[in-house]
Amino acid sequence: MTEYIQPARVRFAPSPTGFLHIGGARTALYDYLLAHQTGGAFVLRIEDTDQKRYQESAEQDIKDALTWMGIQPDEGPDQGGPYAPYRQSQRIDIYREQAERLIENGQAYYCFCTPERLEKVRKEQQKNNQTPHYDGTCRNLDSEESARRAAAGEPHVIRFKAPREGQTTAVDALRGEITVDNSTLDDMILIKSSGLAVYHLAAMVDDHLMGITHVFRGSEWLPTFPIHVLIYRALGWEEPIWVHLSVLLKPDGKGKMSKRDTELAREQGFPIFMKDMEELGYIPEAVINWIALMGWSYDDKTEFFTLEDLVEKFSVEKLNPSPAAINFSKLDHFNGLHIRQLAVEDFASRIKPWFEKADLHPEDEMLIQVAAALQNRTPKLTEVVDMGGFFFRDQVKLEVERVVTPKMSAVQAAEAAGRILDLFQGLDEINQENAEGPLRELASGMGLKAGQIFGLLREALTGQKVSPPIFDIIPILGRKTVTQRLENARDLLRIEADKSSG
RNA sequence: GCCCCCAUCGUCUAGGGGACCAGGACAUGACCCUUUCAAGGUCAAGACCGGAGUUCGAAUCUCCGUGGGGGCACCA
Repeated sequence: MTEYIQPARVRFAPSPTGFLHIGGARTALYDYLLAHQTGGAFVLRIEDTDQKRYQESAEQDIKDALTWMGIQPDEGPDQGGPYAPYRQSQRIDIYREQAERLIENGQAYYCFCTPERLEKVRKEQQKNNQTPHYDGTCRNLDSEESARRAAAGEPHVIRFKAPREGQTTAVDALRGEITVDNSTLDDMILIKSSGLAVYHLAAMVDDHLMGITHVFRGSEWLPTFPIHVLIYRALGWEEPIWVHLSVLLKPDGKGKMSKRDTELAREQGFPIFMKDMEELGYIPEAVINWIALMGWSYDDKTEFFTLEDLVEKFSVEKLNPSPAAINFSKLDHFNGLHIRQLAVEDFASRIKPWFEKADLHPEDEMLIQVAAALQNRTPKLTEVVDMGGFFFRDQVKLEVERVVTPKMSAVQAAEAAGRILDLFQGLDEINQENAEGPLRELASGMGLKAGQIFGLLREALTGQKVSPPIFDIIPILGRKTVTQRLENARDLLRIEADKSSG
């Protein structure tokens, strides 16, 4: 655990443009971990300054996802807090004020260039193999004149006056110093002609005003990192600790997840959006463990972590700056691990909805027993109905072709079913202790292998080829059901036997 | 085209000059356990991108190359 002198105030600042995906969830997780580890605050801030890309449902999806993961913000649009409002669209005046401060200091300026002209300039630069940059037309306009034009209502944006000479050094917690030549910097737009601020200004202003101590963000911000540092400095503020997280790559490691890949993954049953996790049978404990380990590690052997473990053990220093390919099979592994770790009652309550969705309605007492039988063979919740649905169905149907094989005729199978029935009826209690031996004897007596008898029994009781162990199943089903299913199986096999002999 | 970042098994990673003929996990293969499927156990295979330096000594430091990724909007 890292020693932080001050409680960290960390913010998760998504823009509501779509569903929360793995990458965003991971950033939020790290935010939460550091905040909780230091007794600080986890702040949710909605960065909705882009009216074009805004999606009404997105904010709710993000909140739902955080709730599902069990990482609730301490401050945010819903919980409020000392720095409200937490939605950037409600903080327009604040950005404007800061931008004007920058203009007064000569660190920003009004720009009256039209988007059309800008586009033309950009095309031209690209044609000449130059880096597209603002050409500086309005950079040196007379300030009083500019102010007058702006005040008169002439359409304008506000641009940052980036230095043209020298170098700028910014410090990232994972990469150390990053130095760029100022000549490569652009005069970024701070305030759009609509009056709304752009990320470059809004995020900096909010981070400072909200007392943010650590900024976790994606590495796609690295190229504009020096600009952000310059804006902080121009405003006269002390910088937070910057932490640029590595990007998440496609499973094959070639490129980051695109929209197309996302759809493809979804088709193949791979979850990219947090909203899909539950539906695909993953539990939050596993997802959190899995996500935490993409870009962070604890030591050379420990990999199983609960949220509490992570709060205790997380540290910025152990974050890995290199890009990581998403490994879905590891998610499955963690899911199984965490499922097995659950208390049976807990597991039972989580699988209940799945049975109900399949129109199966287990009673709680029986559900617990079923849960116990299913728990260590359930990699994903989606599979519990396939594996354990037979417990709750009125009847099951033995698959004749799986029982009657070249090695066991229908006649033999029918006879075996009858004998198992007889055997069970002679037993006070059908359990492994007093039934397994006789069953094996029965098999050898008929010239069959034990596996054939157990296979037949399994088919008769479950209608499935695979199931939990037979002697785990029998007490749950109860003698009556066991007898019935066995009788049905025997009858079915007799019909089959008649067919083949006739 | 320009700028920035990254670089250990197929994948996620440990490693921060000698403890490394490089450790763990997933996936893969084999075996054990076994009434099926899992789980579990054992074992196997599998990597320091290349080249120069620095150093008595480099996976670890520096530089160059290469490869990969990201960015270059009145989007975040």
